[in-house]
Amino acid sequence: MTKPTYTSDQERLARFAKAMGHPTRIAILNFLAQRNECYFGDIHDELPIAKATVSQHLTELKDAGLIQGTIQPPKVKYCINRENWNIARSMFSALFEDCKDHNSNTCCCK
Amino acid sequence: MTKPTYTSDQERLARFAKAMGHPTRIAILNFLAQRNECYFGDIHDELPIAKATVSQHLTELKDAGLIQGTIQPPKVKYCINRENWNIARSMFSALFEDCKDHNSNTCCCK
DNA sequence: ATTGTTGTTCGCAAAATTACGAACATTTAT
DNA sequence: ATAAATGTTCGTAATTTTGCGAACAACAAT
Repeated sequence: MTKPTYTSDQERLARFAKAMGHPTRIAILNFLAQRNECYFGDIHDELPIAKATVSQHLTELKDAGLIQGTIQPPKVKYCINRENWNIARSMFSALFEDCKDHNSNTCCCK
Repeated sequence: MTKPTYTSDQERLARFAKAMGHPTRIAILNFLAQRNECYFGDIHDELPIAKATVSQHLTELKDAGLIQGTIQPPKVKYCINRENWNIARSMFSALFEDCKDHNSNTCCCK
């Protein structure tokens, strides 16, 4: 009776989701998804928290691969990481479609 | 200089994402999204963790609104909460499309 | 050199998350 | 009435997350 483990896809999707699992980070993603200009200061101005905390949230999003940052002295420019953004979109989409697809009449808890 | 706060949409999406932010819970959602039969025991068998912990994860997914459970003595049946599932899908989709849409050439960090 | 601007890093505290075994509750079967 | 099967709840421990101010680093301008 060997217990199953998680697939790398499940780990990866969970990683994306976890990074998105905070209002501040959703707000940051919303902001970056809509803007072309995206310096740290602009982001900070949009948020009700200390800059140290903003920096922390940005680091998490960056570590998860959803955004990227480039230094443009004395500022730092952030943006969506397109490549991973698309991967995340596909993965979320696939999960949600998975349920949509199958027959709703036989689904449990009806 | 009044600092903005978060919109209810941002809070809600973050809530969904947070619930999805763990491999175990992604595995549960994968399982439920594909099956018609979905008793607690079936879910537990799919996972490498203690039943108390499985129960805890299920509670989180339920509290976030992504799944629902009904008692069918002596078993408990779980399934995707269709209504919120669709809401979550739209919200994730909207966020991801938001970036996809706008002109990639002017996006920062290119 | 000194000052100003922009962000990151450090150190810390409070709160939340994750995980487990043991105990408990509920219903079914004997 | 007892015992078996199925999950939840409780209590606890270890870890992670969240948030802040202060200190620091890097560069620009005077």
